[in-house]
Amino acid sequence: MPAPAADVAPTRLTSLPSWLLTQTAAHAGRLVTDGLAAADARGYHYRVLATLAEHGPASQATLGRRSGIHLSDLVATLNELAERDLVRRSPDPGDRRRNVITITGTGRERLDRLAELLDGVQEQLLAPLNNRERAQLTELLTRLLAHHTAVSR
Amino acid sequence: MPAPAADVAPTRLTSLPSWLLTQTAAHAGRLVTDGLAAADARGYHYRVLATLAEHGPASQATLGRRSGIHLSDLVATLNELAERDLVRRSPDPGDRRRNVITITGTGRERLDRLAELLDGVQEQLLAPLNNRERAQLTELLTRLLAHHTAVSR
DNA sequence: CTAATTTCAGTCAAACTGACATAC
DNA sequence: CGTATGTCAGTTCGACTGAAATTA
Repeated sequence: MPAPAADVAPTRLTSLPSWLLTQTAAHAGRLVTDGLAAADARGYHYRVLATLAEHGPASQATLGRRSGIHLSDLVATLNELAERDLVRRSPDPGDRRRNVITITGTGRERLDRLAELLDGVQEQLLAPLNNRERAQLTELLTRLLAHHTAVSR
Repeated sequence: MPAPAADVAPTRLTSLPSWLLTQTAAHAGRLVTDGLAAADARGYHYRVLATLAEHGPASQATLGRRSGIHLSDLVATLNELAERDLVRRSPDPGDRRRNVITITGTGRERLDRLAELLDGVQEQLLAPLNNRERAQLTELLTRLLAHHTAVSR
């Protein structure tokens, strides 16, 4: 006989992969946001810094495309990062419409610090899964994501 | 030799399970929201209707706990549903603080219609996975979700 | 007095839209 | 000319906070 079922979501929800996905993502997002907030950062900061570190300096437009951040949001994000001396915004000599965004030394240190922090978050997030299961989940999600980013373009 | 790598997110992001999760969830959410919007509904509507159908009539407080919707958001949602005659809000004779929320006949029809619609969405969402993989993903996410809902309470 | 219920007003991060001036 | 770029203002959805009024 099943337990009295306290206040639990109905099966019409819990059986929907889309629901499982958005709910776990909500938890994940909370963990990430809280972790980053404790270091006075937010998701967009890490995304921009990581993108700059990996792909090198870029205009705001290509930076936005690479990081998946809307240009309009990117403006505010870069303002915040530039304030903290984590990125530099310099005019492109070759094309005066463009700014060239570069990560600074402090920016790289910051990125490493945030990366460590996020490693801890992943550990919390995946706590109930063993290594094989973690790899499995990662693989499945990677394929889903690849499919949908490809389709919606 | 790898492809020229158009505008693709950096590995420092794509290797994070939290990122895979939130990004796929964003796609899933878009599919769900768009699908429901085409039927003049949104996520909260389905969640409330499904909860009422499965657990029966309830006060707003317990309904909120069961559906995972904040009480403050629930107020607006119930207004929308009552307007469309999908739920009824009646005062609880036993406790005058409470409203008893009941799903109507039209509400049940509506729920079935939306459930069909969401089935189609799941199909789109999971298109790249075979049945075994779908079951695997569902199982892993279910365990993650159970763990985190248990922890945060 | 304390606790639970409903309601209202507002915040927040992320994702997105539309408009505009500037430069290519 | 049409197109790309950066900026600004505003919107949407889900999740959440805080406070107030009512009643147990």
